[in-house]
Amino acid sequence: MQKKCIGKYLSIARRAHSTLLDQKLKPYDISHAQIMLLMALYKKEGIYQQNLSQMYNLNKAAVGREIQKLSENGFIIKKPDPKDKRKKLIYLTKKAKDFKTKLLNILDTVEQQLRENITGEEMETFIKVLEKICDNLNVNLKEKHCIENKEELNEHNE
Amino acid sequence: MQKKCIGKYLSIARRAHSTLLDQKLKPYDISHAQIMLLMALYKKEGIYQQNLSQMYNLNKAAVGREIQKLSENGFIIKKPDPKDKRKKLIYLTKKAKDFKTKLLNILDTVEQQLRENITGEEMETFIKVLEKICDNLNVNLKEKHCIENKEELNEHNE
DNA sequence: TTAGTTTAGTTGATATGTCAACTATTTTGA
DNA sequence: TCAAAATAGTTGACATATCAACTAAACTAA
Repeated sequence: MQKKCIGKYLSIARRAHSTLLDQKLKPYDISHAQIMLLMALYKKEGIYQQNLSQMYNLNKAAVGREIQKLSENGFIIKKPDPKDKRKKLIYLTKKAKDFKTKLLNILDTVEQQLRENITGEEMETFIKVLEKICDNLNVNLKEKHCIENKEELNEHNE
Repeated sequence: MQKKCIGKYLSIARRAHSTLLDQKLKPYDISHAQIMLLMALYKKEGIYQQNLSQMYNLNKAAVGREIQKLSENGFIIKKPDPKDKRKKLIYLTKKAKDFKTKLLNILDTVEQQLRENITGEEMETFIKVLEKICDNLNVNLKEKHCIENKEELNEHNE
């Protein structure tokens, strides 16, 4: 019989991962969906929502709403781009910068738990295949010219 | 710099996979969340919602609501278990059985697209690691005695 | 120029998931 | 036996995602 469990295990792993992260993030007024965007902003501030949308292949409405929450909870500020009034530049607040160390710590903890009994080689293959799957499903992260400094953004953490 | 992209790519891959599936399932009054449960039922009918919840590590409220939709759209019927009135036995309708071939076909198509440029060996490692990750995140699918015929249920498709 | 298209972001409707609280049963144990 | 605990499922509140329709601004081309 053919094995076709990818969708199933992708769902399971993803939900388990988010839930675990949310438990650890509970004390900090932030959720797994928001730290994902925050990690991109730690790599590069002053980008647009559109950039985040393309980097994560995430609907722009979803990005807008998470950015709104990050703003309401004091992690970022949005400034209209003077060169193009449609765009909003997103910057980190002091609160977000102070939170970075704690967040990286939490991510490390989760990462360690997730990687238990998995060799470095296996994990390397896993990530490589996972990225290929993203590509194959027409995500094409690399091809989308979401920002000038493409390399920096595409190699960010989390 | 440490690579910590698992959460990110898990999210991206999972969303892309669901969206692609939903596009292909559009004509059939069913969604990716529902076919996941349906696949389990093709393997074994007459199980409880609780079984599905444990097999997929999916909240029982979520299972209940998807089962409700499957019922409303004529794919399953729920019968109270005469031996335990709390439980509801779930059975497939003719509509669901007739749909099976078409569904497997759609899943195959998506699977082929997803596996492009990925070797059999890579995919084997990928699935193995993905299952380990599920375990590590405390999913413990295998340990949960969700049903007598455990093996059959744990090896089902999708 | 200026009308039509494209782009950035927001909003509304809906789908899918979590958690907690609830009902209704069944099981357990003093 | 029968009160307390456990189990199966439902419901409500909320988080996170999609799509489509919208506003506003910028770009493009006759």
